[in-house]
Amino acid sequence: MKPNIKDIARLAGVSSTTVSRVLNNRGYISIQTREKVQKAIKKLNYHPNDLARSLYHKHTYFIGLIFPTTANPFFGELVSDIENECASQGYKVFLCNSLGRADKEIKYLNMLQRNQVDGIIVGAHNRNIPEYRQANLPIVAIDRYLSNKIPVISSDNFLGGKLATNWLLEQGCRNIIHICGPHELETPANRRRDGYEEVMRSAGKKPIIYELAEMLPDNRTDVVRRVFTEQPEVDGIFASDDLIAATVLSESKKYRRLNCNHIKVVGYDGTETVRTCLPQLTTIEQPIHQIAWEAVRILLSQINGEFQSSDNEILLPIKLVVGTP
Amino acid sequence: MKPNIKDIARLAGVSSTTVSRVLNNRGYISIQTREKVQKAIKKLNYHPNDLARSLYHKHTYFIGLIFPTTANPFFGELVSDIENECASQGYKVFLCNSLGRADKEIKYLNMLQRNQVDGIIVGAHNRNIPEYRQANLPIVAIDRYLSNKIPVISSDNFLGGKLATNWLLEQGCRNIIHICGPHELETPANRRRDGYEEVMRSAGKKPIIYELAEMLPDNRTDVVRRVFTEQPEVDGIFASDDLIAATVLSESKKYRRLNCNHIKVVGYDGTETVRTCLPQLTTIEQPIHQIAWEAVRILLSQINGEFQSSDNEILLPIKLVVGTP
DNA sequence: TTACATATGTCAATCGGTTGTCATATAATT
DNA sequence: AATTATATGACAACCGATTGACATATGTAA
Repeated sequence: MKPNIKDIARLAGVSSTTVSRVLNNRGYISIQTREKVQKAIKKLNYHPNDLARSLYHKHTYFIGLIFPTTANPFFGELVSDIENECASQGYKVFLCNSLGRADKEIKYLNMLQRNQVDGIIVGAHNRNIPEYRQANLPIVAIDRYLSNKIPVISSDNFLGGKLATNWLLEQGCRNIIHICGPHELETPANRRRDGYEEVMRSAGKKPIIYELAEMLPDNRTDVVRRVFTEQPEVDGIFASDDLIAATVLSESKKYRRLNCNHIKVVGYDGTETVRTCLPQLTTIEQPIHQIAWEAVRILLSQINGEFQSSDNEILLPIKLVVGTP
Repeated sequence: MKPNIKDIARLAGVSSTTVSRVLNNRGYISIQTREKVQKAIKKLNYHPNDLARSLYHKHTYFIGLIFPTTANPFFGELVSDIENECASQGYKVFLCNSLGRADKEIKYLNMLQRNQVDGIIVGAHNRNIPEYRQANLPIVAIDRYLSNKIPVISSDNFLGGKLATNWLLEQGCRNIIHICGPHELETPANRRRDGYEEVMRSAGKKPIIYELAEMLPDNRTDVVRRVFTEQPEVDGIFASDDLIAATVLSESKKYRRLNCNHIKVVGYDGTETVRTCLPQLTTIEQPIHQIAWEAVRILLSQINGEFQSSDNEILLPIKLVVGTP
């Protein structure tokens, strides 16, 4: 059986109050007693039960992370950065992969509340989920509006869309198409599309948009192929994430064999992984470290009751990274 | 303040024992009472405190995941799959990114024990850490020997190394070099290198191995460049993971401008992400879903006291995936 | 009428710590 | 000698639930 504080007290020949005092550095403790206790702790390989502690203190140092999936390199990097930042501040994270399913998301939210998390960081992409508003809990959203009380961290999606489209124009593209992920209401990421539309209209061109039904690999290929067959004149594509852009590149290679068109592509996210695999891809780089850092900072400020309403909406800068030739 | 079971009892006009009976479906409860209680739960947005429950039952349904980082697509996909499988069995996961640092790993192990996890899945890559043996806890390791009592899940690294090297030989490569990650003791992943060495020796060739000092992007580029300058005759590279392989590809593109060598490359892992970005890369595909599934299955069998010693070492099949032309 | 199933309540112990209050004892200071 | 700082223990309440034992109602079936 796992030892408890009484076992330690017995072995060290002291009271459990004294053990608690050693563990928490409170009150007077002689060096001899401290050492006796620490020796007993080592000997029995004792680990104080943090659940009991948390129960008493009503503070768990748990944080819930709800994201679509760490299998996507953008979320994989973001979650890794968030977890690091949390760990360095003494918080532990529950990972929840919602897989784009609203029902999973609601179940996770419920689970996190039952487990008394101190706060939640949400980057999942589902339709409006009212449960977030009722959850009377510190929450931070990444690239998503949950309610007007829940702070949002975004990077400058609108500017990103504009920069991407402008770059394609500068490269001499005449027929630029935008391919984006499944459309959701009130997602700041939709502003990428707005940026694209604005630049297109300013240039006197008609925006053409293709939308994925779901965020699946097969789906990406299907849509990209449809673009190539339905839009034979296309010479520029702005993809709303790098994996779609990668699919465009590989499909266009096959296509190019039949057709000598050159197609310029711009992606979105600029993760380390995709930059390593496809350095030739031009992309809009999101400041992942900064997003993670701000999300944790704002969540902890809520948890510690120091939230500034100026932090209710954070817009971080993006950067166009031109691919290596 | 958050409501507790007594608040629900008071509002529903019943005793807290009755509320507990409703929550746990025990004993006799009339439909009317059940409805009164459920209405009170909804009204107060009550979430039973699972920490208190866990404390009493000595069972948390928590599982700790210790991995290098979800920023690496292999671990990102693996962690996502593991989390999914856990969630579908009612378990919640703590995510721990050790970042290849043994000190972090030990701290995480400690933290997980203090938080009474029911078990741990370790995929981190550090030197021998004796703390795992003392931790009197169900543990499963992925591609790593922790102790003879801790079951290991691996894919067939030795065969992978052989298949990769053989393929390069079949492609007509004469000077095949192996680049691998930082070398650790007793890691089954080192068998990839053994497979390479065996095939090379059988072919009467001398194995040449370059090793990364650390798993960092800059490091990869440095080593790859060193290979190109120090081994001008190289025409085949077996990289021990896809990101190294990707770096070889992109560096060789630059190199090819100065030198008309063609270099064939084989990577390792075959993640969805890298397959999407670099479908032309030949690679050894690890069965990520299966690894995740087996890891969870074996961990839960330990937790439920149904562990079969035949599961002490699981070897899963790998597959050579030839890149698209 | 007796027996049993159904329905609910009271009460206390338990899980593993934390913390405040009091008591007590030794040692160091004034 | 009186005061104060140091060191430890005993005890109980508390955090929020679970559970078993026991009491006490009904309602229903034998």
